[in-house]
Amino acid sequence: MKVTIKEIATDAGVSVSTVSRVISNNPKISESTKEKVRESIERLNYKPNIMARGLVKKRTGILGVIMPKEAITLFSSPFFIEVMQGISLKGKERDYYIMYDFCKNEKEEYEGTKKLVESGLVDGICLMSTRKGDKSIKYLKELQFPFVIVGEPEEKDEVLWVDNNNLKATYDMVKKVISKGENSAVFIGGDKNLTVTTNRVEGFKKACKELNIQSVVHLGKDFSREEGFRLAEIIFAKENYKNFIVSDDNLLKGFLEYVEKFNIKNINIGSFNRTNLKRIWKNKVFLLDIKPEKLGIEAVNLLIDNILGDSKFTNKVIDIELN
Amino acid sequence: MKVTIKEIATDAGVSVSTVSRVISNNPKISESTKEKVRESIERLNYKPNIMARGLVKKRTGILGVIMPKEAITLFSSPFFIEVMQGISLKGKERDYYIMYDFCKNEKEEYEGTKKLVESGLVDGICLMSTRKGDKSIKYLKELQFPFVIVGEPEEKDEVLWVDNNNLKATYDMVKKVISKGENSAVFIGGDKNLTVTTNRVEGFKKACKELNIQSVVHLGKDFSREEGFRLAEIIFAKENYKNFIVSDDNLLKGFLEYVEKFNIKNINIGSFNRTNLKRIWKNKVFLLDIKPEKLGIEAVNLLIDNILGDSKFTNKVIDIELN
DNA sequence: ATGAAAGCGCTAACAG
DNA sequence: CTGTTAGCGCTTTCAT
Repeated sequence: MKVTIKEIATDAGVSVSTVSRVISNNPKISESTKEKVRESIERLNYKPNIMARGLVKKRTGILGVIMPKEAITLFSSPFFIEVMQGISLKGKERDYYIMYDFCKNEKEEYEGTKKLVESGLVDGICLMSTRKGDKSIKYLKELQFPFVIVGEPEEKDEVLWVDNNNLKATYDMVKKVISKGENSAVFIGGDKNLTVTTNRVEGFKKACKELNIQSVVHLGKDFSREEGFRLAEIIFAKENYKNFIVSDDNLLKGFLEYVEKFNIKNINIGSFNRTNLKRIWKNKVFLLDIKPEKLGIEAVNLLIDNILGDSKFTNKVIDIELN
Repeated sequence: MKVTIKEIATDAGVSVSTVSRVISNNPKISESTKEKVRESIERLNYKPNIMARGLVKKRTGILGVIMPKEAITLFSSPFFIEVMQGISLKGKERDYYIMYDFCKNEKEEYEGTKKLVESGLVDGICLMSTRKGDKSIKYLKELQFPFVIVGEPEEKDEVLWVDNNNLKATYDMVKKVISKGENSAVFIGGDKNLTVTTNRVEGFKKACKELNIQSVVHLGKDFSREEGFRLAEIIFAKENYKNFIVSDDNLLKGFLEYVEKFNIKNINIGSFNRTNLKRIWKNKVFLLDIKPEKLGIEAVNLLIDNILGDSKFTNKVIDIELN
């Protein structure tokens, strides 16, 4: 059977509370007993029972992550996988376990959130999506239960959230990629209902305005390769534009497919990117890594700080650096 | 504060043990009291504390999933995301929570496994990878701790595992796609060290032999689009082959890229596939959906059955149906 | 059919 | 500095 704190106490010749104190590294315990106890712990391979600890501390050391199904299919999934990796990495580092709940729809998200909270299983929740009038957010807010959102929420007060500075990044990218003296630039984006799209378009327009060039925006219905190709068809049917900002990986791939197919030359492209297109396209496209893993890392940091009471509502807008 | 079993007891005018019995639907409790207690539970929105329950029952209702980082990058990630969705789906259905541990390397996998087991946090473990001389498997076996592997393990005795019947599926595919009278067929696959590759090659060769055609095998170093394209270059440089079996999504994409670029006509292609290529290619390629979600579902079923003691070591080889 | 009480493994006062 | 004790919320004998 599994070794318990009691056996360690007996083995080390001390009381259970002393063992407990050694585990939490209580400074009041003498180095000599600490030594003794640690030796026993090591030798008997003792691991504290999380359940028992959680029961008394009212803290489990577990974080819950709500994954919306749409989010998985909406973007190309590497984004979410990478955010998850960031979450996992930082979770481990700060000694938290991560529990994921994949949800099929908004209702499941809400119910999953409630269930996780009410079962007392998690200390905090990470929401991977935001919606208009999000019920989960409302619920968590009312309960004052610690949570963080990956992405920019509609209502920003009293919520913890992490997102890239999409507006600034797009703005900077335009300035970098598109030289003065051009007369127009085209933005190719995905779903118009997403904050990420809105923000990038805004940054795009702002920069175009300052450069005094015409801004053309084309938004597809999703972020797929097919949409990228389709939008390219539409765009080039109109005019031989020369400057492009592409909002996502797969859109770019589709766009480039068109460009290559019809052998279009002398164009400038800036794109938000994660996958390794560099090898083939490095000389033609300015690629900006949006580092989804960092989003996960920061989300977890914010959340744990909040749980531990170390922080108030300091959100994190991550500046993507142009390289 | 959260409502406890005690408050339900008081509210319903019974003892805590009665409430507990109602929750576990103990047949000895009269319908009338059950009714009464359930009403209280409902009204006060009572949810049992998982930690407290876990402590006494020595069972947490949590499953741990070990995700190898390589696995995430090796294949195109949709595969794993979909397996995860299957795991989540079935987990929910059978009332289990899922805890994921993303690992950077074999060492982390082993340590993650140990930690999960030793903390008493999970009732069972799902391994998403197998390696030669896998330490995690050895550890879990020795402890007789319930676990399941997604994929075909090296050592098959006393382990629970789930995998597609890759040999049979490839065999069937050859028979379906390649008509008699041809003189050769090419298999395009990824990493040769993976069981999935070995099995598919075997099925391929077997079918070719029966059809009395020459079998040509080309394996890339990974399953990427780039490799698909590169292999196509190599293959077509040799000879104008006409029959192809492609082992994965991205390989196929790269292969088709080449085929389209050089306008190659009149070839037969069969491929294992998940993404929606159908729209563009449905008339040219025979696509076989390998349904990763099902793998996840079956893995969880096997694992939970094992935890509950309902099963011995009945592995599950899933037949992919040709449609 | 139901209640009383013990106890799962741990932490946190309280005492000394 | 360390031990004693109560109790976290629940399930499970053991009574009745």
